[in-house]
Amino acid sequence: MNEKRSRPESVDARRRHIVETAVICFIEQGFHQTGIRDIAKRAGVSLGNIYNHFSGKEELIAEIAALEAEELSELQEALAHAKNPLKALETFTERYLVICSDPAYTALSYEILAESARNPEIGQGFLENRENLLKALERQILGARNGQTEMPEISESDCAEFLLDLIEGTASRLAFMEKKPGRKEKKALKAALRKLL
Amino acid sequence: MNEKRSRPESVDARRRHIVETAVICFIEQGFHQTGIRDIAKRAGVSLGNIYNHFSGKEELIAEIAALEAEELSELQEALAHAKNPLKALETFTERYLVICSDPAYTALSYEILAESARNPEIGQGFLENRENLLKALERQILGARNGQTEMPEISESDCAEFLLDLIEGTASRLAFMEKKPGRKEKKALKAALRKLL
DNA sequence: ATATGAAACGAACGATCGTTCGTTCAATTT
DNA sequence: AAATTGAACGAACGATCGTTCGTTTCATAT
Repeated sequence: MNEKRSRPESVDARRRHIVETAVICFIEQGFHQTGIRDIAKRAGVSLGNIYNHFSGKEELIAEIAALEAEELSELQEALAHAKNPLKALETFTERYLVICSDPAYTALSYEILAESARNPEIGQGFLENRENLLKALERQILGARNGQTEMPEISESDCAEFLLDLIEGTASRLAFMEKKPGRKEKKALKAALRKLL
Repeated sequence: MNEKRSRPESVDARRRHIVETAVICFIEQGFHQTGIRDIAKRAGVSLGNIYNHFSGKEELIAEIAALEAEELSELQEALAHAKNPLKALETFTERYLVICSDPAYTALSYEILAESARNPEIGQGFLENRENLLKALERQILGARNGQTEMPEISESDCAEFLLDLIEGTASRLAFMEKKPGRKEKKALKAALRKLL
């Protein structure tokens, strides 16, 4: 069966398959070094058919950016509705570290960020989500500092940015060495978090 | 004078001029989106002449990477020979922040890092210099902790990486908003440094 | 003055790029 | 059974890519 022209179970499935293949290509070769032909060949799809599903190369990276944004949005939701501030910050740290240290995530983030520097509409949702994430972090940091008497040296917003910097930096190093986050990294990050509070 | 074909004062000067123009182009459009013709046109140089000075596009980015590495190397030298550890760490923080928050530096670092992920020999010197920088930081952190009695929660190497993460993260945000580092950013970073020690 | 070679030039090459488009064909509707 | 639909196809387009190369120009050495 399916000798020459196989039809997918659904159009959505094929669409998804193309996007997933594009992700692999973009990770391996980068956005601008990946040709539509590369994606088509690897996906087992004709060149022209890609254009039946996507308006062009831009829409592919935009779709991927949207998927990443969605993943972050879930994390932000969980953080916003947490009760215990310190606990919430710690579990966020662990979860965000795991997500970021996926080499695919790191590589794609670089590509998307680099692209959004010159093509703002692609990075917009990405940055919007990040702002929301920061807002949620600030609220929990404020909560965690509730017991403190003295004036904090680092503002809540700086503290939130710093936390993301540390997690993302750690994740980049792990991704670069192709290692998964272990107890050691999580412990160091949580120690740093407590010190920054 | 110099109606049609101007000769530079020296070959080195022209070489440098081409590299500097390439830097501008790579920052504005990215490495892979910049054509040799773009560089030639902007530098006021013929297309073919670029190849009289450089073996090709790769040599251009390699030369730029080497220049960046040199800048970091100077910083590391100063850090390694400092006497007062805490003071040394603080002035390093300020200087490194200034260097990193140059939009040119940020953009190029992304380009070089992205390129080195797929072309190891380009990023090698870059990473080597970073290792040396980390080693120098660790030594000064150890020195700064000399008076402490209790066991530190964060190892010297983690602390060094974290410091770089914070500076680079702050610098990226500044570069993105096209702002220069002010007293506020330096103060926040130095506060974070003290807390991490 | 003449010869030499480095520096500058730009047309041209083959390859590849993103995209278009006319066609084929399998599934669905009539 | 016939007509309709739209997914799949791949040749072809114009543009641009990195690079090559034969030629011109000009400072310097002879």
